[in-house]
Amino acid sequence: MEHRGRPATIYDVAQAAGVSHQTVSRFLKGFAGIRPETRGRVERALDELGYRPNLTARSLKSGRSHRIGALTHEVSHVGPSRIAQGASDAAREAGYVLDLVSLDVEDPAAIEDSLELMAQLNLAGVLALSSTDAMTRAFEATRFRVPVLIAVASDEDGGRTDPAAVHLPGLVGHLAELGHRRLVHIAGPPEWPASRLRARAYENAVRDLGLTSLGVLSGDWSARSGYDAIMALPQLPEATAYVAANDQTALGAMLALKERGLRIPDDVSVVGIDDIADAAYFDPPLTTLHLEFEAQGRASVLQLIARIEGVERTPPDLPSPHPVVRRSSGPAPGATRP
Amino acid sequence: MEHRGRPATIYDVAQAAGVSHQTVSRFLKGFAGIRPETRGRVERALDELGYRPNLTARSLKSGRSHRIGALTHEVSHVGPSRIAQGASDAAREAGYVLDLVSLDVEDPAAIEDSLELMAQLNLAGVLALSSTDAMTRAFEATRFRVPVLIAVASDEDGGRTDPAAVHLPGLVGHLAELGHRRLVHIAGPPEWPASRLRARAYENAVRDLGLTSLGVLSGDWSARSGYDAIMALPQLPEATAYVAANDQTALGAMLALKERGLRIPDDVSVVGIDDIADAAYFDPPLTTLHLEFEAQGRASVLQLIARIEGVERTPPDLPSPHPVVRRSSGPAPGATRP
DNA sequence: ACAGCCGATGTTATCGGCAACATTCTAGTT
DNA sequence: AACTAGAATGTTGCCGATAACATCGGCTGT
Repeated sequence: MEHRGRPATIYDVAQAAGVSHQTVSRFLKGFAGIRPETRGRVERALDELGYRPNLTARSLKSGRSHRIGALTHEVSHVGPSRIAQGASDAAREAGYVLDLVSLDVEDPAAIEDSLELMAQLNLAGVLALSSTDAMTRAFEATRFRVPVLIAVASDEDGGRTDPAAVHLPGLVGHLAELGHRRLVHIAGPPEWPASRLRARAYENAVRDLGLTSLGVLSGDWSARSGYDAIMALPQLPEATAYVAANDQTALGAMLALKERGLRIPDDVSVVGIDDIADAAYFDPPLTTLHLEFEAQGRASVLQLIARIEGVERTPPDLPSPHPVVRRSSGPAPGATRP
Repeated sequence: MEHRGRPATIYDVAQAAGVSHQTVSRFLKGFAGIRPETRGRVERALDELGYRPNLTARSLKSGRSHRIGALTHEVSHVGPSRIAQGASDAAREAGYVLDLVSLDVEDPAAIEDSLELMAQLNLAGVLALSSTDAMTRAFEATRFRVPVLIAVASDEDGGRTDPAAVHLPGLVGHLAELGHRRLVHIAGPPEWPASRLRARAYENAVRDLGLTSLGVLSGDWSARSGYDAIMALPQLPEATAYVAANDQTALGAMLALKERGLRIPDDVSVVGIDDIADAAYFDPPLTTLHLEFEAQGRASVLQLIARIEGVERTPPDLPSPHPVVRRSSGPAPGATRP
């Protein structure tokens, strides 16, 4: 029933149906008190003209759109991108759209631009998909007049809400059970709260389990940084297990350890966090903490939408992260209990 | 100079400056014919009230927004996500925003929803970030009234515009130089044009170089599929080199080949396509075709914006993909020329 | 000194939908 | 048959910006 020319408006429909535009508007809103005969005419005209509501006009009047601003640093990182996927799916299902605004954290002018842009978009809410300190600061400095949600953990709450941090002890516990006593952590970049939380959770777990941490190396989530962290060591520590901040760092670390003559898991165990799809095909397949990024993205959007629409709802239960044991972890060399 | 309450409009500014709203509008558009004194007053009022244009109102009137719909199947795939990153950056720099609409290709009703949603968003243009046949079909069936661009290659043009397909011969040539004569391709899913293009480019390259293809296995871009493709073979072919449709498939294939007792690259070479960041840290580091996804995303957006704004501009030159030789490829066993 | 022009600015209508208020119609009551 | 409540529908104005058209005032030419 398509027609050419500009899209049909409620006025066009009203004219075609021989009613007032308001009747059409009422029909569209599902108002009950319309006579069946009128209703039929409107319905027919609507279909005839292939009417599509103009969301722009609607949000001009209502002052609120159905768009959620998604602020992101690096969508191409695995975590953020999968969170974005989940967020986008959930948004669409709820009739919202994600406005993806990338933010170059390095350039203050660019940050300014991005936030400026967001402020003008008449968004229903704002979601931060990844989070560095610079981003959080810029974020907080801008006075958005709409609900704002940071989809990933901040360290203000001590990591209570960060799934990875909460469940990291389980992974360290797995290593302890294998007889590992001396561990090393390869952390993410210090300016990411998520990375600080993981590092802190690692240290707490080590302490609580009576193990020893031989140090925390620093990385930046990338495989390269894991590789470099190991290669930069003048000599390898006496650690029997490495806990990497994420799977990619673990990948790089494993390559470096192998190049330095160690066998995995015979001489040293390596574990990661995230359980990215590739981790099961690393050599050796990586023991890691399985996280549900998509679910996290979905949950964030749902919670944000709830807040937008004024419904205070409790955040849905997320599936619990759990260690996935593969071949990169094995009994500590010379451990009493194999 | 922020004020509380609702955002200031040009009317508020006009009142504060003691001029008409139109003068403010002219000022904002950079109209020259305004007396310096008036100009100053407007400028001051603008600043005073912290005025931000309401993009919604603007696009209601102009019938065109500064938003580009980005339709995507799986943002969490590496390729699409990096294309999205580049697209988003370029869009922001040009003052546009990317509206990310995810599309679940499996569910026709969901496709319908997504496209319906897009049609109502009053977009300036539409960009498809990834492309399966189902998506292309759905896409073409919808009559968008705005410029539409598919950011990735379709096979209609025989792959002329697909960077990977165009430069795959270089990669195959590298294998030929190493003395490989019998190759196998592990393809992507047949319903992706990109995957068909790569497969066809592989076959053409093999033929043109006088080599032999011992078959094309099928995968789905994932490491798992590369692993399974090799493991499912009753017996390994006599191939000395495998060309995977992407790096992740190569990762899985390498693990499977190693598990079946082959050494890489001594017994068999494996190459991938994409050069994802992790590829340099696979074991062995992967020889692959380096692609510039971000640049591709940027270029697509720029081209789309040019079309939106009526400027016919030639697509910018993309950096050429080139083979990156690492340790997963080596001389063919028993080759005359080492 | 006055018509004529042009530069600077103001006024009004418009985009498409929604909401408040206004009007007409229908059906039930007396 | 007149009257009225409430249902059904119509009219007007508004959201914030832009565009078309209108007006005001001063300068120029004769």
